[in-house]
Amino acid sequence: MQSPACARPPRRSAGKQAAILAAAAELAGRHGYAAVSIEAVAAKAGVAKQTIYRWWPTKPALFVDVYTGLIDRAALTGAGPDAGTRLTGLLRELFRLYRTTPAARVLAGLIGAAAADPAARAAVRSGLVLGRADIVAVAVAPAGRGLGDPDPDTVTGVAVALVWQQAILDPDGFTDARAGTIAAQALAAGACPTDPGSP
Amino acid sequence: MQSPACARPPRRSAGKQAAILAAAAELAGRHGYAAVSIEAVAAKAGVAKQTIYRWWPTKPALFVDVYTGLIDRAALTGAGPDAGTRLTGLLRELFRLYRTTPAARVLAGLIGAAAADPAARAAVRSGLVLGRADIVAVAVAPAGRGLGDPDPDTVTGVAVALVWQQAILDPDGFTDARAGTIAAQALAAGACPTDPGSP
Amino acid sequence: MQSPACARPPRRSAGKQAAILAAAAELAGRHGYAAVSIEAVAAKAGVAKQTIYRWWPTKPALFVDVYTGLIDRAALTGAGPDAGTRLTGLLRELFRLYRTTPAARVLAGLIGAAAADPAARAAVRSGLVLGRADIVAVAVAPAGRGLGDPDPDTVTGVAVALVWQQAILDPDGFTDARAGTIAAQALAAGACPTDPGSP
Amino acid sequence: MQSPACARPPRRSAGKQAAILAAAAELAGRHGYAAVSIEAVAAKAGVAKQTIYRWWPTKPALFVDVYTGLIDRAALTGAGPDAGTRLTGLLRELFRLYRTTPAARVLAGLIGAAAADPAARAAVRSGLVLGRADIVAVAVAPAGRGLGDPDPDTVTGVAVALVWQQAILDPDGFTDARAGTIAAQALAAGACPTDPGSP
DNA sequence: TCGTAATCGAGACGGTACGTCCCGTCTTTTC
DNA sequence: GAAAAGACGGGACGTACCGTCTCGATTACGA
Repeated sequence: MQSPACARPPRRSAGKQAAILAAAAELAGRHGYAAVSIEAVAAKAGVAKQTIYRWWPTKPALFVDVYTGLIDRAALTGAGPDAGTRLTGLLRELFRLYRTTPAARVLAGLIGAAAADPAARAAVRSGLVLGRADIVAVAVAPAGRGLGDPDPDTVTGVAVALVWQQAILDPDGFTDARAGTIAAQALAAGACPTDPGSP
Repeated sequence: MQSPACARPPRRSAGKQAAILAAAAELAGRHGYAAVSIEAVAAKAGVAKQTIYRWWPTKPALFVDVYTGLIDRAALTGAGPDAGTRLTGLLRELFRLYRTTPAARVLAGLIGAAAADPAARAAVRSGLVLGRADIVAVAVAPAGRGLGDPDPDTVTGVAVALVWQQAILDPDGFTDARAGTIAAQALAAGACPTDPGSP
Repeated sequence: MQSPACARPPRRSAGKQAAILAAAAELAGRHGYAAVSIEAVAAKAGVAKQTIYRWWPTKPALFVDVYTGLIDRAALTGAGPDAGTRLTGLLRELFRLYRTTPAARVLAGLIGAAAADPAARAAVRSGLVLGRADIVAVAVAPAGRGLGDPDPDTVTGVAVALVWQQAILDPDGFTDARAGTIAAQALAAGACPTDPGSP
Repeated sequence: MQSPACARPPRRSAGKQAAILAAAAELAGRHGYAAVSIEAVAAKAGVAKQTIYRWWPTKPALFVDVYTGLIDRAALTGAGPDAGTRLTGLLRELFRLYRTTPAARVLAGLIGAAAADPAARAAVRSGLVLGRADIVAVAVAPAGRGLGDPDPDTVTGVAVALVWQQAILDPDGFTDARAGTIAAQALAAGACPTDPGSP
């Protein structure tokens, strides 16, 4: 998941990377993504600034790893009999992480960075959990797609858009109720054929 | 936006204000929101930096006015016989502005700033056209709401989220086709009752 | 004493000039010359900034008038039987004004301004009481000059230099003792013929 | 002056420091202390502004080092058989530096800054050559003090005051003749006992 | 076992932008 | 028609980070 760009495994990267990621996560949780400087992360991690830049080319790249580190370790399963239940469950698990970790603030910051910087845009595009459709898609359509089944891509797209907007406008509003609302709206959007006119 | 209802109106020079907004719009269109400094705007507008800071407290506040200036002057009507047609038309008109003006890049930058800075968040929240639900709502439900009519708030929320995501990830992708897709998905999301269970 | 530069007497200058000078003196006493802005003086005097600039071309020019206003109104007499007594008395009277009015801080500020700005230099040169030799000279040599009498110009020059240095380095150190010391040193310097070698 | 005795010496680049001081001296010589901005010094030295602020907290602190750099490197000896000759020689050497380097203008600027700003005051107090009595004192009383010998502190004080006044009022008037006059007056002032009464 | 080379801490550095302050001039409005 | 109110151009300030860079000191590996 990390992007060390080193061909050979780095000699002495043992706990440093973890310390850096932990320091970055903690500072982001406390002060917000934008208010965290690389220098502060380095100081808190007990590491030289250059050590961070050795492994991550930019600040957003570092925080993409922070984000995935916070999210990946939780198994987002989203079990349930039907797509609605599964998606709602998935979002609830995700939102619980957003409430208990700095992930939501990191996500918001990364979206902001993506808006500003094309390089960050690419990192966000490919690096964020909900940016990768697979997790949502698995939740939505594990059993093959019937005729009336929602389109997984549309569901994913709408859900991600709503989550992002939530992260930007109100990073503290990731409640269970919101999970249900987003799941319902995403599924509804996906259920409707893209070409308008049908029931 | 910036005109405090003082007893004596502020003597801000109308020409200067216009020059500042025009310069900001042009630079944002050319280099992107993030790459535009207040000093550059001042230089291009032929104005002292302090003159900008006198009227707008921060860069996002300035660009909220830039954005609304670019969008407001177009009458976004969205005429048509049914909600789908009207919303699609509205978005097409909006997207045409996004293609012909720097508005999309400004929007993306503002979203990014909102993610970073609470003050910008507030400005964005209240200042952006699509942040004000009324325009979309009017397009969606001008004739009162029937039983099967979509919920205007939901439609607005989903449409705005999708537009924002588009602006962040691909500010050049505001095509007519995308307008249709977003309209359809937003309407579908709004048509489905929020409490899950019904068809 | 003021330098209005208006040929005709200004129409409505009644108490405004006094208010301006009083405000400037008070602010200089409270915050020091450098920390006083013309805007602050105008605000405290209940006057528009332009009104100050109408009568005084620059900030130092204003404060030269402030200084002379504070000093002139006191009759610096320096009575006594001999030059030493007279000069000591004169300096004691002056130093009492320095202790009871903002004059010392204004003087220090003006010297600083003179060091920076040629225009201020000229104003200081001609405007300050001790810059004009007459007062000191009168104290030193009112009865004509005998053979061993001190040279008034030298006495004045040394005394002024020592007062200035005191104002710059320690504006609160204008004590009676210091007056005596300065008087003695100035007289001694003046008593000695300029060409070295004589007793 | 700026070299804290850390265990590991600060890695300040000797070349940068020299370039900064040289640029500051040159600009002060050309335009005068007050007209020199830190930005201009940085630009002329080919250095980032922050690099200056890293080592000198304020503009006066920088120019104290500029001044001492201009003066210190000259051995101000003031040799001669008697105090008068030595002091005159010392001042002539100093004044020659004032004529051939920007030191006089820097000195005048620093005095002005000291008048305005307590921090500058402290820097000037301890940093200037003639502010340190030792050089003058050595010139005046190297051979112990006889009964009629001038008081070194008084001589120093009067000489410094006269030099400062000269710097402020006429930085270009540091002639050999003026050196003789100042030396004579300072010695005469010092020769007279401070308590008045003696011949 | 010991060189050798990488890794790392420390932090200086060029650069860019920030937002503030005040000067002295100009413009508008009020009395 | 003078004054208040205050906008304005201009320019410097001192701060904050960015991402790059140069140092030695460590330290693990390969000879």
